Amino acid sequence: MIQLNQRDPRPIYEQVKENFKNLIFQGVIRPDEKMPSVRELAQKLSINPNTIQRAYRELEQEEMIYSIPGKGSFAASVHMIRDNEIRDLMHTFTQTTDRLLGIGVSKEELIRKIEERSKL
Amino acid sequence: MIQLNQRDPRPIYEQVKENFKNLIFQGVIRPDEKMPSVRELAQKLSINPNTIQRAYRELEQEEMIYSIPGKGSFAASVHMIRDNEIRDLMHTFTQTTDRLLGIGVSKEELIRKIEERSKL
DNA sequence: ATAAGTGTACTAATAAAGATAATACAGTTA
DNA sequence: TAACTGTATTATCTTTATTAGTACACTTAT
Repeated sequence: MIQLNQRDPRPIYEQVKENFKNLIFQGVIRPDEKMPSVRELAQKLSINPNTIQRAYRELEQEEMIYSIPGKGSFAASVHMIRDNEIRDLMHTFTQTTDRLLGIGVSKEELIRKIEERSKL
Repeated sequence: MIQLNQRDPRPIYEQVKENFKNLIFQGVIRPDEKMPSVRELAQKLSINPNTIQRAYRELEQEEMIYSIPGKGSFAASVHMIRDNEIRDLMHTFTQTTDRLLGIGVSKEELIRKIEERSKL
């Protein structure tokens, strides 16, 4: 299910994270489906359970999964994931907009840019 | 001119960078005015010239200053600095816009958000 | 009740990256 | 040509990041 690449310079927990992100986005792991337990997966990959736990913790912070102590970790719904992504993008959007407006760029110019990009 | 804070946890070159950014923004160092040489300033602050050089290199990458080998380093014009800031902000603006449009957010909603922010 | 499963928190050891220093090179100016 | 200037390269040291070890707390099924 999960595959680690020895030559990949990225830390193990990052590779684990990416693996699961792909599996969830592709629908291989369905919403609310149980993920492998930290110990089970750690043993399978011959690494420390704590490394898996870190991957899971960060995936939970990014709201890709949710964990229940004693029960397990489960994939979030794709709708939830999409909503979170939009929320984050909207946040940087407003932030960037504020700074641009503050520095003197007109709202008309920003709107023009949006019109331009939606035609691509 | 430059003041280092022993208690500041940030690296020295970061403190040097911030110091000069403030001086340039406040107009204490005028456009095209010569900055202290790497060795001169290093001696004054009792640190290695290479540390100053790193600060200058990064300031140059951010186009806050420009350096000429053999001659010295000089402050960029405030107009140039402002233009660069706008260019960078515009870049993240279009990037964020593209991703939002790609994920299904309508251009109308983005325009509405801009109208909203310009009323603050 | 208890055993075997689950996630989590804390600390320590190790690996990787970052910051600074030392030195040498190359261009400019007087 | 001597005294400046910025820059590149390498090495040392410090800090941070990553992983491992261990213990705790909760859930479920026996």
